[in-house]
Formats: sequence, structure tokens, C-alpha cells
Amino acid sequence: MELQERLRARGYRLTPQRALVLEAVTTLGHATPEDALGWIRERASGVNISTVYRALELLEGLGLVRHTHLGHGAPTYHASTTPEHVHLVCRQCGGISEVEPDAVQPMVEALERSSGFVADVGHLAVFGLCKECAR
Amino acid sequence: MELQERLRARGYRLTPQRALVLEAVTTLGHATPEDALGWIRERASGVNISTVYRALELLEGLGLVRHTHLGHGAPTYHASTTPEHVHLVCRQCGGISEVEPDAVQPMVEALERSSGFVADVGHLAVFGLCKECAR
DNA sequence: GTTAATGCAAAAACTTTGCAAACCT
DNA sequence: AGGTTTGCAAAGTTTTTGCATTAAC
Repeated sequence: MELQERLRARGYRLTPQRALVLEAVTTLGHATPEDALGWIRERASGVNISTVYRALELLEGLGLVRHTHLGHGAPTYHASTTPEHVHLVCRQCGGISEVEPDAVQPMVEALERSSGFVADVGHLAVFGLCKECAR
Repeated sequence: MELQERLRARGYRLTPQRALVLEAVTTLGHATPEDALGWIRERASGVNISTVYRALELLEGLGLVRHTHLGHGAPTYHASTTPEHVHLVCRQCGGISEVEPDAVQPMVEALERSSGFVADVGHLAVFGLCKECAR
């Protein structure tokens, strides 16, 4: 299994908890540490929130998950296997929608050209007003 | 004074604390609540952190300050009077640079056209790798 | 004089850490 | 067996809240 290989290549071990955390994030699509724990607790017991934090940090270090800050509070994680996407966060209604990275490609290119900055689009959260609230 | 007018128009009062918070953010350019308090404590005593939080929330509601999430945790505030700008946050070295909103204008237009989403550029933080770290 | 705003202290939300026990390899 | 990982509990951060007192108007 890929996860195990990745872990062992760096001297880490494959534990049920780590597998569950990755599965939770993958299944949920977007998950805060608390969300992931909630999902896990529906199928396993005794998993601790601190383990979730530690697993997320590890998995992120391995490049298997990423996180974004979708506003105040807890970061939101998603699996690296899910297609990259940009988050649109409505400041009015709090709604979150996703768009293809294509939508921001012109920006990425402009930034790289002008500043040499290589933007990580999978990390991008754009705040503003959604269609409904903009009126 | 503009601040007082804005406050009173909504039944709020002008207090030294509120004026100081606005001044701190304006002077510092970018400030977390803790930063603002630090600045304030250099010239006034007895101002409490909870007052800073409350003042920032109020001032933001009045449109006098804005905030951005530049990563990890603490939000960063800046005065609305400062020219809008986009933040580029380097995930490698942690450096933060600013670019003109023009650099992302194509993205803003693309988003509005495709999703009807009105992006708030002053809120935008783009994560990625800066010129130096990208190599 | 009213009523909003502050300071303080305590709570809440979110993360991290130390350590003995349990588990992976 | 041996070193890694976990659960638990406790502490650390950051932000919010309740309430009596103070201050703006």
C-alpha cells in the first residue's frame, strides 16, 4: 500500500489511527481535525484528538494531505489526491464553494512573471461575496 | 473627526481605547491583536486585550479596518485607508510580500464572470514559494 | 442621569506536550 | 525485543463572555 511505503521510507509506522485519519480526510473532502475525529469515532473508538493532530501533521509532511485556512478557527484539511481547487468563501453567508484552478491561472502566471512567486493554488482561499450576497 | 462620526451614526461612542486601536493598526500597517496591544501599551496603560478584540471587531464592522489570515493562527489587521494589496506568503521562509491588486485583477474578473463571486482582494493571501525559495 | 464600553477574571475553543502503556515491525 | 506511537491528562495559546464599574454623551 502506498501509505505504508511512504511511512516506512522515513522510518514511520503504519497504524490504524493514521490510516483512519487519511481515510477520514479523503472521504470527507474537507475536514477540520475535529471533523476527522467525528468521522473516525463512527467506526472506531478510543482515538484521541491529539493523535489526529499528530497524524495530520505527519501526513502533511509526507505530502498526503494539505490544509487551508478558510477563515477563523480550525484549519481545513483535504487529501492531496483530490483535484486541486480554489475555495471561495463568502463573508456574508459563510458559504464555501469551489472552482477549478483554471479560474485563477491568469493570476498565477501574472504573479510568477512579476514577482517570481510560485503560487500554490491548492492552498488558495478567496474571500468575498457570493453571487447571492453580492446583490 | 471621521471616526467619531462613524461611531455615533450607529449609536457607538468614541473612546480613547478605540482611537488607540485604530491608530495602532494604521501606524503598524499590519498588526495582530497582540501587536496592536503592544503598540498601545507603549503609550497608554491599562488597556485590556479583550478591549482590543472588541474594538477591532467594531472597527471592521464600520469598514475602517480589514483583516487577512496570513497563515497559522492570528489574523492580521490593516487600516482600510492603506492602499489595497495582496499578500504573498512564502511557505518555506515565511516571508510576506505585497503586490498591487492589479496582479490579480484577471483572476477577480474571471471569478466574477464564471461564478458571480465578487472577490475582496484586500483579503487575499496567496501561499506559495517566493522567488528565492522556489529554486 | 442613561446607557454603552471597559477591565477583570473566568470560560471556551484550539493545539501542543510529557509520559507510561501499547503496538508495529 | 526495541523503538515508535498512542491515550490520557495537563498545560499552552488565542479568543470570547459575564458582570460590576467606569466613562461617554
